[in-house]
Amino acid sequence: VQKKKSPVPAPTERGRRTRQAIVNAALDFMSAGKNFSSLSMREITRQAGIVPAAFYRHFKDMDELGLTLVNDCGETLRLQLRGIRQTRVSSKDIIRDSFLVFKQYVDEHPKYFVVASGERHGGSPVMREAIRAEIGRFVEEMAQDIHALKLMPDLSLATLRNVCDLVINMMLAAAGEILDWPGGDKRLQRNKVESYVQQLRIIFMGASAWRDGKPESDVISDKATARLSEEISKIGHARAAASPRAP
Amino acid sequence: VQKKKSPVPAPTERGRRTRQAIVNAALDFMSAGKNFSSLSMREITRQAGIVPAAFYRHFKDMDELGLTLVNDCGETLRLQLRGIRQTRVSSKDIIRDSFLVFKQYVDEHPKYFVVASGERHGGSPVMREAIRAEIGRFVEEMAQDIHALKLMPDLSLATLRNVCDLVINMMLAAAGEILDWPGGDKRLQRNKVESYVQQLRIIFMGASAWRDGKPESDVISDKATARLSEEISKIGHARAAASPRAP
DNA sequence: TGTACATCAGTGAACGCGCGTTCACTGATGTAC
DNA sequence: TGTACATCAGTGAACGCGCGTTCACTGATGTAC
Repeated sequence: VQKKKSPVPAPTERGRRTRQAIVNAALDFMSAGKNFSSLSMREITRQAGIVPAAFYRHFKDMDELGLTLVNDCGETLRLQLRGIRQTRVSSKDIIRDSFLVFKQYVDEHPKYFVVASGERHGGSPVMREAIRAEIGRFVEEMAQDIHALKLMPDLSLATLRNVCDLVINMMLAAAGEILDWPGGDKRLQRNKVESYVQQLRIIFMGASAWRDGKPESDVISDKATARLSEEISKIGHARAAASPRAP
Repeated sequence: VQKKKSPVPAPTERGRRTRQAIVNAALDFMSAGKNFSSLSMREITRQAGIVPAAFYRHFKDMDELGLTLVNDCGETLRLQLRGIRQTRVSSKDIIRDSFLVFKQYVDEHPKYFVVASGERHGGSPVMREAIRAEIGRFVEEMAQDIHALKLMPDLSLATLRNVCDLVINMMLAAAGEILDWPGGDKRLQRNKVESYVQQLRIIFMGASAWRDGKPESDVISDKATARLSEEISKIGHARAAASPRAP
């Protein structure tokens, strides 16, 4: 298979290293808190130690670099996440331990998460779509793994996918937070970690309780609903009387 | 209360309108898919119909405009989200109806969501922190409402906050997706909506089943764990034999 | 192993452009009498 | 209600700067014999 697209994929050794230097320079800036779409090509080449014009030997433009970042990081991450799912399973507390392994991986390899968790809605439509596709692959792999291992045997694959979507969404949000904790208040961080673990537990508890095709009865009881209506009218009236500011 | 900060808050009528024109111009670009941090001050003033220098009559720099966007949109959204929570409670399917009201609101007022759902990890550290604080306020309000209405009376306030954090996180991710559906495949969109509703149901089912201080037994059964370990070792060996590429 | 040569990767100078910011200015707006 | 005046909001020209992109070039790298 031989690509013929604009900049060929750098066949020589020197070429490959420089290309990687460009990619790393971009990831470094992003790890330092910068947005990809606010990076300039000149500052990237400066950081990579090459002259601006050399950029074009490797990428048509910044968009192409952006897509490369998404694909590279995505591939690395998918492999690693799958690895995490297969670590420390001997424990009695799978959920907590999995999250801790995940956190450790985020701490050790912040680069790869910066794209997935930071640029999800930021970049160009093209980049956003690429990230969406990549996350879809994460979800599919995780669902397939859980399905194959019969961890939650009562769920259909469709439901399982949806649960995984929720989980991965939550984990990426968590990763985004974790990336912003360099040092800082350790006690507070530990509390946050426990919160995330609790969120995961709640999701998996809900998923375990789910039955596909069950009649649509509400989780929030009828009694609670009745109480709700009653309170609403009270509050509504109190509000209307107290503060008449309407939009 | 009289502020004395760099650009005074535009005391005259004309001033207020121009300031709002600047804010709207920024939101318009962001609604059209642009990242705040990739907007230039000149294109904003162009869109707002003023000369570049006039920008400084209202904002010290782009950072200050960014914070204004976060605060303005945050305040509007909190009011509206609280409103949504108090709508259509007579229904038997609160969760689904609430989500549909939410979706409708996103469709009708995309501007306000573009900041909260898009710029969460993108912008400058200052802006990111402001958004985090704003989302914290969302969470607190939602938790207080649910607590006051005794919708899930068994949960402690701390747990309730954490559930709300999960829910709001999920809803903002959903809003981000919805913003990218202009027209498009209606059937697919309906399916996505049902997926989000399912995610919400799963969260609330898990939350309902949660008992604070309960012993830490795993959701995933011991039987499943045993099967897991067994499968892992099988797959692990198969993998090692088949594809020897290690990182 | 050594040499000749084609291809590839990086150079440095140059360009036109839009950017943020400054300034003295002018006309509009709100107020005090 | 009318007029005088201070303040405020918007103007237009100018600046220096970093940007993306182009080009002909040169030295490095890999290969074919």
